[in-house]
Amino acid sequence: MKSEPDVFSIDHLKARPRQSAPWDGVRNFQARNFMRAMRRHDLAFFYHSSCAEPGIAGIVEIAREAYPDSSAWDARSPYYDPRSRPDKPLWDMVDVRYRRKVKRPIALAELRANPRLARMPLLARGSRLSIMPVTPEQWAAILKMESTTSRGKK
DNA sequence: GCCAACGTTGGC
DNA sequence: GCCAACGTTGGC
Repeated sequence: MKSEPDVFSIDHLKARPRQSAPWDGVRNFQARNFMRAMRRHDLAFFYHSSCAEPGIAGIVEIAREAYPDSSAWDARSPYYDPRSRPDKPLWDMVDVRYRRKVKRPIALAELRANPRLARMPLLARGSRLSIMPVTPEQWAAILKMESTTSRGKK
């Protein structure tokens, strides 16, 4: 799950009451559909995008499954979308709960260098998808990277 | 239903 | 700040 840390970072989430927050503002159908497929207690990587050091910053847990994103019908919200109405919601969000930060940030460049992750949509050319599935193999490969130094070869 | 124009994303 | 790549929109 991608977020711009200037707007909402893993530290923001950690500082929240109950360390949980709605993941609002998703305005892309593919990303929305992936959110709808999430189940309570699923884990997700929290990815920092559009920043000095893009990469994986932490791990969150899905605390509540998809429900209507009310920011879509709030005219003052930057995520306002008049096509969505309370009686006919178009966009959904999930609640995420802070689990932990990764032991060290795992930079995008490092993810790219790992052949096990070659098929991740994140790394596809020109990919802009903000929510995407991670296979168990990819999940394990990333956790392994966390425990290795970025300088060490394997 | 095509597809050009547009606005957005996001790495650099 | 630039700009490539993308998803969406809307005219036809």
